Amino acid sequence: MMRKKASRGGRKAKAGPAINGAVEFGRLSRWVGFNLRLAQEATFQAFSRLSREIGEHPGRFATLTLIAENPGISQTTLSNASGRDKSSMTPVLEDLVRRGLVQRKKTDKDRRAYRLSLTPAGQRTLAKLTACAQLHEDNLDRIIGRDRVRFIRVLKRISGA
Amino acid sequence: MMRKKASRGGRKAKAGPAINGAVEFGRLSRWVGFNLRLAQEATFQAFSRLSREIGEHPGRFATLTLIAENPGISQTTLSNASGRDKSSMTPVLEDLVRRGLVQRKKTDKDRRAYRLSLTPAGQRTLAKLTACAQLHEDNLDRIIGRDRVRFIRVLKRISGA
DNA sequence: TATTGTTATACTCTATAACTATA
DNA sequence: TATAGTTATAGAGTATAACAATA
Repeated sequence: MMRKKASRGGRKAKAGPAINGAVEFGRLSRWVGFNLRLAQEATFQAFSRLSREIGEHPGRFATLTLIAENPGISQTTLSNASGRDKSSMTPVLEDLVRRGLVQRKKTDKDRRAYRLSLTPAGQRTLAKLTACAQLHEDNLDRIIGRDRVRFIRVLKRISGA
Repeated sequence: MMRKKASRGGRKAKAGPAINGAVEFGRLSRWVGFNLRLAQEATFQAFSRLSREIGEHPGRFATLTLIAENPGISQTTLSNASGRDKSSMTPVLEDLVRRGLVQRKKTDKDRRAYRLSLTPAGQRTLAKLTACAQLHEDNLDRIIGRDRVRFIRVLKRISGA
C-alpha cells in the first residue's frame, strides 16, 4: 500500500478532485491497523528484494529457520508453528526437498510422520538468507533507532493478544 | 504465522525433536521484520472477522475511505495511492459499482477517465466499516496503551523509508 | 476412531502485457 | 506517442474436503 507517499498528514484538504494532486488519506493515516499494514508491506518488500537477489523466495526463510531450530520436527507441527494448514506446507516442502535443502526421514516410531531436517546445502541457503535478514534488520535499526526494544515489545503484545 | 504461541522467548532449547512439545523460534523471535509480520497478521485477521460480521471484505475499507476523502478521484490515482496496479483495481471497483456503493462518472474534460465517488449506500457501508475499524482500534489501544503515539510514529518512519 | 501427509480443487490478491479509446 | 481503463492470463499463497496409510 502507498508507494507514492502522498499527503499523509491528514490535514483536511477540502476534499478536492485529487486527479493529479496529493491524495488525502484522512483518518486512515491515524489508525494503528492501517499503519501496521503499510509498515509490514514496506519491510516485506525490502526483504523480498534482498531474497530474490540470492534467488530465494522470502517465505522460505521462516520455514528453513524453524526446521533448523527444531531438527526432526514433523510437517504438522511445522505448519501449526507457521499458523498455516498442513496442506499449505506440502508444496513448500516438496520444493525444498526437490532442491536438496531439506531432508525427510520416516521413523519407526510413527510411520505416518516425517522428521524434517536441513541438509548441508539447506544450511548454506539458510546462512545466505540469514545474512539478508541481518542486512534488512540493520536497515530497520537505522530507521527505528533507540525505540527498538519497546517497539518489538509492543509488536509481541499485539500478536500475542 | 504462529497462532500456537509456543516458546517465543528464544531460550536455546537444545534443538529437541519438537514433535509435540514447544517449538523453538530462535532468532526469528528477535527480528523486527518477523514480529511486524506476526502483529500485522493478527490485527488483519481481527479486523477481517469484524468486517465479515457485517458482510464486507476488509480490503474494501481502504478503498471506500480513499474515495470518500477524495471524491472525483480517478482509478489510476486511486491505485497509485493504494500501491497497487490499476488492473488490480478493476475487479474491486466493478464489485463496488455493481453493489451500488460507488459511482463512476465520465467527464467531458477527459473522456478516458472516470471520476469516482460514493453513493449514499456507499457512505452507509463506509460508516459501518468505520465503526468496525473504531472497535478494532479500541482493542488495539487497550493492548498498546500509552505507547501508542510513539508506536505509530515508528510505523510511519518504516513505511516512509 | 484419530492423525499424518497428499491430492484435488478453488479462492483471493496480485502483476504483466496487450488491447481500446481517447488525448 | 502517451494515458485511462479493461481484458486475458498467470503466479503466489492459502484453505477445505476427501483420501490412504498408520496409529
